[in-house]
Amino acid sequence: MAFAKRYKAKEAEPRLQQQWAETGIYRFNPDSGREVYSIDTPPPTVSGMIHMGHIFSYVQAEVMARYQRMTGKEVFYPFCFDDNGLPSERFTEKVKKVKAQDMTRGEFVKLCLEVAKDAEKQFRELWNSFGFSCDWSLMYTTIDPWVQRVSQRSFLDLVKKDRVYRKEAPTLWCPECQTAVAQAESEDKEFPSHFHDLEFRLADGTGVVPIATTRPELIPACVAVFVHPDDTRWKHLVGQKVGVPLYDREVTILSDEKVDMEKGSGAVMCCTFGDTTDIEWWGEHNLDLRIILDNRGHMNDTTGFLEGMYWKKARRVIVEKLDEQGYRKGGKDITHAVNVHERCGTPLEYLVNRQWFIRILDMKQQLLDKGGEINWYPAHFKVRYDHWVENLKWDWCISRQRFYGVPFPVWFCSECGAPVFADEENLPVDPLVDSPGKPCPVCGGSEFTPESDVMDTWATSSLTPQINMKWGEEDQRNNVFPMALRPQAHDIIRTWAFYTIAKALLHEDTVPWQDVMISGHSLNTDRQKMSKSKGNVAGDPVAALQQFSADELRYWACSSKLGTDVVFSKDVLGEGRRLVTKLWNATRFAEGRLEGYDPVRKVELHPFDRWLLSRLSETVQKATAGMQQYEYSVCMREAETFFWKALCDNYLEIAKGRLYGEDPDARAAAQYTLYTALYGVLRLFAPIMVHITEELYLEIFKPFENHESIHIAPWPQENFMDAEALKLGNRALVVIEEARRWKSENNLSMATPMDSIDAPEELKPFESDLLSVTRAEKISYLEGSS
RNA sequence: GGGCGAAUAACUCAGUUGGCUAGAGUGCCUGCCUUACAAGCAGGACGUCGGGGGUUCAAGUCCCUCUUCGCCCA
Repeated sequence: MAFAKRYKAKEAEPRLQQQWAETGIYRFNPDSGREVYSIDTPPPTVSGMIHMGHIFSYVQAEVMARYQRMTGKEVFYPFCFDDNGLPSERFTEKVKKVKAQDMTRGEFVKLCLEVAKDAEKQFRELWNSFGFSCDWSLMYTTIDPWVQRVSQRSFLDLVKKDRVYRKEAPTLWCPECQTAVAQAESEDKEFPSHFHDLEFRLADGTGVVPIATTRPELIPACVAVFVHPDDTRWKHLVGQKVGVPLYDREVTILSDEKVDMEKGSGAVMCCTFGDTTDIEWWGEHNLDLRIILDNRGHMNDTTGFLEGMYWKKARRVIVEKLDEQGYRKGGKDITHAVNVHERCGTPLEYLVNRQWFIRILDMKQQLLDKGGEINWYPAHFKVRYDHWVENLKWDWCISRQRFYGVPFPVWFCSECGAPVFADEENLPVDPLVDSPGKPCPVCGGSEFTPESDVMDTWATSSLTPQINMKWGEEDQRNNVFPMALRPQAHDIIRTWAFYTIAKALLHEDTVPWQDVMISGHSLNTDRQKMSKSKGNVAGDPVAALQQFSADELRYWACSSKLGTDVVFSKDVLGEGRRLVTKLWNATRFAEGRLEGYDPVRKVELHPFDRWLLSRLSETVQKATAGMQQYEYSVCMREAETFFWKALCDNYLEIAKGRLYGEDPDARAAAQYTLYTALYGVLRLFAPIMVHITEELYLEIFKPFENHESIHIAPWPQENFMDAEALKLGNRALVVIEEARRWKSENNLSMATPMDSIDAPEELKPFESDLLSVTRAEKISYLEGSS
């Protein structure tokens, strides 16, 4: 079969993808008897924001799936979507131009499912066009009924283990989304603000205490004033009463070491609640609770003249009033960091609400131990996990006052208020629709109020290992858990990795996976984190696929060390293109020269053959060691160096004489070597350059190897090593190099004949190949070894 | 303010437990149509390894410090 002059990726890639889908070579077979390598694929959030950063990290994980498959493991590689929770709600609201509040929960959920379905279809097509080898028959979404069942089962299991509690607690709250949010969902954003200098007057009329604050609207929630115990300016006032400006109340001056003496006047008001310090003081000093904000961030009826105002307006109004009555003594403009909701950017408040929590604060040590049992690649990312666990301040709040999510399987007895939990055999349940089907276990009551909160999406996505094993389902998969690998990016170590480790600890008292591989981000050329909103090709995978082939983009994604952020570079993509072309051309050449190749013929290898095969083994050894550490770039670099320099630039030129020559033994030896080296290196490239290697395999190697695809061919072994030939071969290359330099310096073609070349005597066994590659008439041997 | 990481050629990146003259590809320069490939080949030039200090026979590598950038947190 004749090779085309050029490789057409645009034609070949979809054709091969189609072929893989039809032959099902990536299908998981639980009964194969092979060792299972299970991958806890990250379910991407269905929110319309897919960019090259996703491709970047998913390719890196996908490469490992392919490597493991070639080493003979039974690879469990599902694909999945995280399609519920706040991001999906917001996406649906945007796409459908609706507000969830304006319709019933049922109607809204229906819309969400519709939107998700469309987005998932696009996702799936995109994934296929990058040549991903996941098994689509293992697909799940986090809103699938059976996944909801697993999620509710997890909740009930934690109830049984006494790990769940519901209590009123100061909780981070988003007034815009009107829901509690987890610590992990908040981030800091710089805002311009104003530092107001206020004056609190001592109750006995003997003086004033200056207090600086950025949040004067919280004055009605003031429950104490704190000073530092060592602060000589104020410590004599500890225990005295001060009047709360504008409100006819008095609070006590207390001392606490958490006060920052350098900030403002050194005296600070404590309000319920402005920040986490307020919450700590409130608890430690047994202070009053004054709730002044409602769920939408408006002032309530305890605030008098501020009632009904949004906090921003309340701030303006109260400042005016403070000025009027002489309580404000100036201030200054500042910029400070405000805790905002990462999904919408709205400043968060601390509100007191009834929320469901999972108790984890008492398990820090176990969480650290489990983190230590996991292999982190690269290793330094484990520290981020450790520090996150060490600094946990709250139990895990899992309830959200939203619409589209996995419901809590809970009702409350209308008689006695006791929570009534669903029976496991009825899962999944939606308490808004279903009833418990049993009387209240406490009082026997038969009227119930459903729990209308839904679980945060992390409560479900933290169960991906259990979902993959179909935990508690009739068709539970017992050989995929704990999973072999969790691939993910470094920005969600504190969330996804952490929560998943916590759930496996709570449910199974084990690690969820043996290995974690942490990817970096892809960056724009200005080294900014890339996002599709910037609208450049670097951010948009669909646009990128128009310009570059999947293999080229995969090459780029694998071009640097695991865990580092990488610039989307046209140069690197160009290198990928060069490599694809070179692979094509070299194999095209090989096809011609391998005519009549007989794989069972015994051959007498020449020294340069032994050199190349030893170099191949060296390469395989290094590439494999890299892959074992999830360093795909090492594999690629080694393969590339071997292929380009050893095989193409040198061996092919050296062996041409024999490959075109008349001596059948010499030719057969070169054919064997060429075949072995090319097939070997092609397999090293296969996990990364998935299309070109398959195309070439099918053309040249499949007739001899009988594997349906290179992607289920065995990973190459280091099975040939001749240290002497390796050493001498490298010296012989120096001789060739000298000849080439001489020709180059004299502006001569490499085909120019030479009278004679010099070589050390020990290279005599290389004579015929040396003469052939240098076009020399003879070799003058020098005494001794050089 | 704290944690983690990064800073190496014009660009994108390697550089292992400290150990030869610090590497690769791109780009640049000079040649070469050589029976796979000019989308190629051969050869060449290009470095204050972010700055400063220290340890050592020896530092891109280890320690301290400063600067800039990124991510995460307070």
